[in-house]
Amino acid sequence: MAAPGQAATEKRRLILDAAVRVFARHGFHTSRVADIADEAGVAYGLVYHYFSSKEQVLDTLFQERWDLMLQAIAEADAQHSAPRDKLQAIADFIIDSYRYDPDLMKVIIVEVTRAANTFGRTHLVRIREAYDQIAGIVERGQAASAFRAEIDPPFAALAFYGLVEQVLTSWIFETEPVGEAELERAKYLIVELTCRGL
Amino acid sequence: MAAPGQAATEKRRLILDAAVRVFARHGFHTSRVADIADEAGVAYGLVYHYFSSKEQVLDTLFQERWDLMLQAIAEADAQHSAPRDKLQAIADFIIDSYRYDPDLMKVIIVEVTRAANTFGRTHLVRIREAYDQIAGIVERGQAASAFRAEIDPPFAALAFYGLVEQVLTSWIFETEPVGEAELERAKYLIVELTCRGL
Amino acid sequence: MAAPGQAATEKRRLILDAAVRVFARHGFHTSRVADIADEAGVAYGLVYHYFSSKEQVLDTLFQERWDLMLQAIAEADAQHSAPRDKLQAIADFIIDSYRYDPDLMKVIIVEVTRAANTFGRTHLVRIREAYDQIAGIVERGQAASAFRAEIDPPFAALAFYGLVEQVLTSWIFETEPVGEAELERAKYLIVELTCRGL
Amino acid sequence: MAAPGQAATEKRRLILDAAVRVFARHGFHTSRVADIADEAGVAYGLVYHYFSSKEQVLDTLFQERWDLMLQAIAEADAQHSAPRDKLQAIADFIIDSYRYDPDLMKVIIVEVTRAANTFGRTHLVRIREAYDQIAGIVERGQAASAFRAEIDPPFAALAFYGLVEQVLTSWIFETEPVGEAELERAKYLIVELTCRGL
DNA sequence: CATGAATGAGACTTCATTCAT
DNA sequence: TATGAATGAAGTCTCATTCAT
Repeated sequence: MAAPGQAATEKRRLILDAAVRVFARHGFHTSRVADIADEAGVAYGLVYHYFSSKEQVLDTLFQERWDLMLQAIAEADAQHSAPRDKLQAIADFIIDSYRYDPDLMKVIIVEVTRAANTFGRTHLVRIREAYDQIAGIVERGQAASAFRAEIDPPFAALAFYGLVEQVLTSWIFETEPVGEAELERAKYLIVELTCRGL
Repeated sequence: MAAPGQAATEKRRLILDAAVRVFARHGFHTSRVADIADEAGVAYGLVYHYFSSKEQVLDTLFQERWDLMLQAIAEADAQHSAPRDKLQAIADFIIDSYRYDPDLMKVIIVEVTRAANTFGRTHLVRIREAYDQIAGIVERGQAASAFRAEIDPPFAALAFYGLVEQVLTSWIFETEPVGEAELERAKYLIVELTCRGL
Repeated sequence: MAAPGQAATEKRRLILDAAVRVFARHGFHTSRVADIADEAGVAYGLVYHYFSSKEQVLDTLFQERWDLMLQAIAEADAQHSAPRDKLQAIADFIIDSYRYDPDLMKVIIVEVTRAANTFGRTHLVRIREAYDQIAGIVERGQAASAFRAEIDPPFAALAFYGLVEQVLTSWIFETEPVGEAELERAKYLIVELTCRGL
Repeated sequence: MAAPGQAATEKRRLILDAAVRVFARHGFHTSRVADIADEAGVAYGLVYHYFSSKEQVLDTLFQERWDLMLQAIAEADAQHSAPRDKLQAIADFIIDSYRYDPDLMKVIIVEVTRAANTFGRTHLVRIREAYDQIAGIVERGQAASAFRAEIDPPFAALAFYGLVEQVLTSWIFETEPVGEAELERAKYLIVELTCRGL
């Protein structure tokens, strides 16, 4: 065997990637484990070799992606740039994530909210971390007079992330792929609207 | 029984109201028809007397509520008031809807408006009607120079409704009930942030 | 429907009786719920309408039968007869139970011991009740000098019931049905050997 | 490794001993091959290197033990001692077997000698050998007037072995370990009761 | 000998829906 | 209208066994 440890990981990856496509196509509840295995080209039981349940596959997808999200937000916040630029960096990251893998973002947005309701609430904690970080950016922006003090920072975070998610949701409902121009314009409008209003 | 015809209607209502609570608690897919019947205190089969399927129960709940929503938006738009006041009226209506029946709003948001693969797709046309109407308000606001022309009206609609929904979503996952003051402050902030930005 | 309440009970009974035959044939673990449903001539799901699991079907069979057993022992003990006659009545009852429904006795003996090990220990309590009652008979027999005091009553109960069960076990392993004469001779030998030894 | 051939045998033994503990804890059907491997601290596949199936592991355990049993009975029978002493030697051997390895005896009794549909059937011939040998002891005891002729020897064998097994069974389901005194008293009572009755 | 990833048939259980009363 | 027993398809998960290394 060339790389025993890696071979194992490969199949696991295959399953996760297949799950993204299947969940994006049918939704979590309507997807069967058999569909995932078929899509991945592996045996049924292998899904259960790597994951304890169908739910855990979704959990893993969310965690992997959300870790990157939190990392990106932290990175944006670490820059010595204007608060607005930080928000822009975050918006860019999320929009680019969608550009790179729309199926994955679809699953994260569509299924995780529902899952957070039905299953455990573990994800909520992680989601809140993102909100808090964004709220922190706004708060420090207010302290530096880059933003007015009128708006509560947690509310601002809600608004900002809510807008991004709503844009993605609208694309998700679209039947045709979203064009480059639209992606770029959205990046601009999200920040422009959030910062300056209608 | 004094009013048999009415009794029938009452049971139908009982079932719908029970369904709201059950769907809110467990989510649509995880809820069983038996749960609904139990919660309503009626016999199993009666659900199928009034509704052709479990899906149709949810469809009915959504339609009832969304009709009111569209009506409220149309009413707000019909007023001879400033565009910002129209948005305020809409925000007020939705927040008050949540105040009146949080479970129902939870179900509609979690199970329908964000369910890109299932119910969201089914009711897409009706959902878009709301967006279009809001976009119309913005567009005419821009024509009247109440809003600047920079922001695309459909995008503005997305942002406005997205913010409202995000606020509700944040409440939905709260463990404690939301206080009156918070409800009122949200009404103000939603419109203030949308119109004037950070 | 002539007797609605009874119809329901009838199917339940059908399932239990079918389960006896199926468990006797294949053993509990090797029997599938589908086999029981087929044997009973009912739909698959009906088994789960009346019982929460395959295990509960076995539990029910045991409880029904063991209740009769305890009743028979109590009845035998209530007689104003010699201790040996009481033991004889008990042996007669068990042997006749086997004569009447060998499959049921097979299931009780073969599967319940194993089940008591694997699953809960609820049955053990009931089983012990029988032992205690028998021990009581022996003890009072010793007090009345019908039996010698040398043997501990609980041990005597063990021996008596163990012998009966072993006789049944040997028949269970038999491929051909046991003859009437053998059944009757066993009744005699069980008590004769227990009371007077080799 | 100093002794590779021996290491192999060691692992085989490790697996068998682990299987005893696992089967005793969960029962044969509920035990998984993975459990055995884990308990033995060896790799999953190694179980299949030494045994062709899970069943064969149990078969091996039974055969090993039963050979010793038959040998012990034969040895007891070969002595120039009174029939009662022969029975005593057999009872002693079985009780001591339990003292030495209660788990193993539990597995053999619960999973084999009482499993009329599965392993009991498979090993019936070997099991009967033990019965026959004991019956032979009784028969010759009757010929020598050590025992009365009234009781059929095969029945006597049944009674004797049934009593021993029942005593073991009662211990098997005990939650606390059995004390030395109880073990010794059981040895005496088994033979005393079998030979002289209540 | 040893490992443990990979396979896939099989069984339990659930539950939406139907239907006889 | 109202009931709840009856149906059976569908899907999750398990786990004995195989096999490549």
